[in-house]
Amino acid sequence: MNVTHIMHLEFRHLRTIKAIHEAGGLAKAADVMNITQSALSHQIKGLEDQAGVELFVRRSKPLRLSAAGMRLLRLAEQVLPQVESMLAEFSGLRDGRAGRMHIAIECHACFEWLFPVLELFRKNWPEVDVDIRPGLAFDALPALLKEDVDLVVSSDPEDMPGVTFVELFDYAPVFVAASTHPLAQKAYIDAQDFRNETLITYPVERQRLDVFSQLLIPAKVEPASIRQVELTAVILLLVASARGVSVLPDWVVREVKYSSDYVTRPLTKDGLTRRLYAAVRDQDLEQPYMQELIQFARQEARKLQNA
Amino acid sequence: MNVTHIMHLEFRHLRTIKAIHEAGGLAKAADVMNITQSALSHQIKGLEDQAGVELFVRRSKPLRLSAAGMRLLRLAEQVLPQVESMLAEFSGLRDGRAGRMHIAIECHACFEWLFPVLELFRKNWPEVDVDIRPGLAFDALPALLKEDVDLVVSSDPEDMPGVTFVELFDYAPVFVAASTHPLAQKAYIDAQDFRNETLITYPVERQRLDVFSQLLIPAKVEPASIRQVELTAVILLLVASARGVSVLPDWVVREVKYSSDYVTRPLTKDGLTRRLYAAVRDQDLEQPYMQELIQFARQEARKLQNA
DNA sequence: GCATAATATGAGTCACATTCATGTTGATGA
DNA sequence: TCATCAACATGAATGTGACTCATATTATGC
Repeated sequence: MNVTHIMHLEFRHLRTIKAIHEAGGLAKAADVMNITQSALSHQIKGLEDQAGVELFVRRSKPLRLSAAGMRLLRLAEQVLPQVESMLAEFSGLRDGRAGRMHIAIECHACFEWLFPVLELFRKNWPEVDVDIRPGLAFDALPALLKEDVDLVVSSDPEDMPGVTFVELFDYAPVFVAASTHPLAQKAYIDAQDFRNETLITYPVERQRLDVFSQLLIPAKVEPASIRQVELTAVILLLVASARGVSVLPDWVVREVKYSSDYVTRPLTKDGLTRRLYAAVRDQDLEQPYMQELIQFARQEARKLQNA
Repeated sequence: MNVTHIMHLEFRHLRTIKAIHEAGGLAKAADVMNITQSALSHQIKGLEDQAGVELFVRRSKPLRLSAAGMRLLRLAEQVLPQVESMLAEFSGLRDGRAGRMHIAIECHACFEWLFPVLELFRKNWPEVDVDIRPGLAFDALPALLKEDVDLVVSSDPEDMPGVTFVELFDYAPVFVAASTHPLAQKAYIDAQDFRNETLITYPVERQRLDVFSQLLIPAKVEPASIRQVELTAVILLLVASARGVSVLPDWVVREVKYSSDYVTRPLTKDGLTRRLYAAVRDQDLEQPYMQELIQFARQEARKLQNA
């Protein structure tokens, strides 16, 4: 008698146990499983030897499960559906119904248009696992290559093998100030105008803020002070209260454009224009759900521009 | 490219996925699993081919799980502990810690002493699955052979191969009547005394009631009427209210012996004596928990006798 | 780029699950 | 109680496929 009891259990055994129980006997189970009765007999014998417990009541002729056998059946009925469920998800992955859409956004204000897009997207693609991954704004593109994320919203396209930057839409970073602010009188705002102002920004590195990368850094201008705020709504509140000025994408302020509390002005005489991209692995770009997400994003942007 | 996608998933694959994830690479995982790196490489390649989805990110060198791979990992982390848990129970079955104790009782009044016994038993043997199976009083012994139950409480031992009848304790069926009942004056009760009485019994066949099998059937006496009642307490209540007489095991009435409402009398001049047995499969008789249950039953009986 | 560590590949071997043929055992009905 | 049949067990042969060994290929860090 073997005393190791290092049970060599396999899914085949679970299916066998289940079939024998449901078919009500070994011979019928063998028939259901398209296998010989002999194979099943050998199989369960081997299983019992390894388990070291009796799994079947052998004194009765349509073979029945013993107490231990019932325990094994319970395992089978827990485990097999879990496997089936995963297999179904894989099937979805293969034919493009399912997938993963973990998004990294480099631009803080993008939440404004991303949320409605994702809400729509999730309704159309319930089997796609949607998530927004914060905290990797800095190395979002490496994360894309390493498949930690599947889409990066960025305004600085790079030349990367295996990654495509798909144009989403253009926007203009605009100056925002309280209606009562002296600069509200100017037709447009220059870098120099920030020299004596308190600038309110998102709490991220300067390189990733349009106002710095496109205006202040090239002009080597430093604002009088900087205040960092997380939420767009709070930034607008502070601006309206004349606690400082800010620079935000036009779509953000367009929605509440005619509020009397603050005004917007173009940056530089001709205005700044920036372009937003979706960085995606080439392989994923062909996925139907990826195509549709990009469509949704462009539609949402158009809505905001026309608001 | 294979398009069948009839995935031949095995536990080995789940363990591999888990190990690669935890060890952080294929080579390290191979080391942990005491298997060659080549084997794992072949294994996951085969798995990916069959699954039809990429399970790993192959562009990075310590091999990492892809989105689909993470899904498989989730399955592994659900399923493997369930298997371990079952294996632990089997281990308990082998060394006698665990087991099943499904009890069939032929005798209705036995609940009285069985419940306290089982309460104690369950505390000492938490891994044994205890249950009382009603409704098979008639064919309890066949059920014992078929392993539907594991212990039958019976007072009629039979000679069955593979089954042992272990003595539990002796008891006396005694006559019970209201203190005011005329028969309460007699020193002992005969079969003939029942001729004009209403007999209260449990709702089971006559053969299985001591008063019939031991007294009335041999004497060919039929009571004036019979009333069937489920609960022992209710029987005593009815007897005390002079709605009829009954015959119960001595231990049942001994507890409340000195109640002024009813009295007990021996049956026949010398009194009847019956013996209760536990019918057990020979194989189970050696189990330590079975031995201890029998001990507990005898102790409890002794307590009741001396009450 | 070079060195190195990590993974992939191919051929060969061996274990083991299955099949086929047949033996053995419970169940069922006269 | 016996006969009969259906259900299960057993043994030898077979073929698949998982593993190892040896070696090629590919990422990564300096």
